Amino acid sequence: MTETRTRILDIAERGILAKGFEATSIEEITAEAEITKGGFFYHFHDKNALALALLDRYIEAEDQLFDDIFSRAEDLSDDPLQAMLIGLKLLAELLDDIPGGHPGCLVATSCYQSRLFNTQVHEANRRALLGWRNRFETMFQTIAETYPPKDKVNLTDLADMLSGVVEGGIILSKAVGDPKASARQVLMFRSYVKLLFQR
Amino acid sequence: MTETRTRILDIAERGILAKGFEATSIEEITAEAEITKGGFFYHFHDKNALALALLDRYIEAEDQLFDDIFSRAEDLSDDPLQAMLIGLKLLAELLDDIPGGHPGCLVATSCYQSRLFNTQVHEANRRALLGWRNRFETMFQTIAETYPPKDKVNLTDLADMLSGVVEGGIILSKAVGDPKASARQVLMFRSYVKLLFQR
DNA sequence: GTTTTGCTGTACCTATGGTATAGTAGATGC
DNA sequence: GCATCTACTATACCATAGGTACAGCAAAAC
Repeated sequence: MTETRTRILDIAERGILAKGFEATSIEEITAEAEITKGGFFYHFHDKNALALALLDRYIEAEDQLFDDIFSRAEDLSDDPLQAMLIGLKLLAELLDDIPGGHPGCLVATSCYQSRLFNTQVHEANRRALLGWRNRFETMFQTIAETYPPKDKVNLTDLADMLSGVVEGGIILSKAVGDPKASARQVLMFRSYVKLLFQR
Repeated sequence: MTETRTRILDIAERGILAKGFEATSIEEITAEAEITKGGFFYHFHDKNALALALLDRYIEAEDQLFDDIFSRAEDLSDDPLQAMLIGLKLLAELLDDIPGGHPGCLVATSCYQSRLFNTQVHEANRRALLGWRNRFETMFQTIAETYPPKDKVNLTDLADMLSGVVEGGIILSKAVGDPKASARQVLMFRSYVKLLFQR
């Protein structure tokens, strides 16, 4: 990982989150990074490789964030349901605090430009969502052992719903121009979890 | 509305839903429509105008669909909560029946390629989501009059959640490769509505 | 019978992704 | 102290895509 490579990734990420993948040209990136085209293609053999590197970095950061939030939540309460509710609140606060709203999820972006990306990018994307599914499903299973759910629901779908609500919230906030919408949607999900498990 | 114009829209829609906006070239469209480039630009002054026409058409169809589903639901039950629950089930069934899953939502696509589209496209997008918010919020207000909600929630956010869950579900289904995910997410939302309002 | 509509056909400009290749300053290895 | 490797620069070039410009033409509308 050289300094130049990291700089390219940073500039590309900013551009892509603001304008989309296609709208962010390589020449634009090289200009801002003050390197030549040759320099860019030295680090990334094509634009797909850039997307892949960016996605990997993004997923890692997001995983770290979930680790931090939910380990903190488990510190604050021994009860699995309470820990989940605290974690969701922390997540909502975090989304709320990002100035200008959540920058948008690279995972979703890559979904919506499907044929543009190669199989590797889609695979990375898939792994990320399955990882999150797994993480939350385990937590909900633990909760369900102590708190029998009030409605017959599939816990995998419930786990997926959190990812979905965040993604959907981002789309909402972008479309309606309300940066805080994403955080409020997470709180709606929290309300559902509360009603579903709380006695 | 000429026959050629409609044919362009149909071909473009199919391409965009399958591959994304940028990945669908004008030349590809004109080739399939068996017209020349001049013919294309006679109908749409640029690619943005194509996006706008497509979005308008899409929103109108989606509105019609919601009208059909929920008026049918209201036929089946006089109770506002029951009608909502029936409507959500019908919506889920509809999403489930689309062969190969939901084709993806043009509204979301246009969100994620933001700077690429002009203000008109974003405005159309915004109006659509606000229209759906309004529609569902009114329904939830009527429900709340008879069934006091079990948790203190903002009904606007609840209305937005349905749009969000559909959008998020589409992303999920595309990313994980599970066409039915979108329908199951709508059923999760239905479960929330049930727990929130049912006595 | 003239005008408008809905195109065709040709030619051309620009931006962008991508390829190729020669060269080079500085760090690293032996 | 020489060679090799790393991390680039510089130049030149190709194909594709969006877009412009404009002349022409057949059929429908007035």
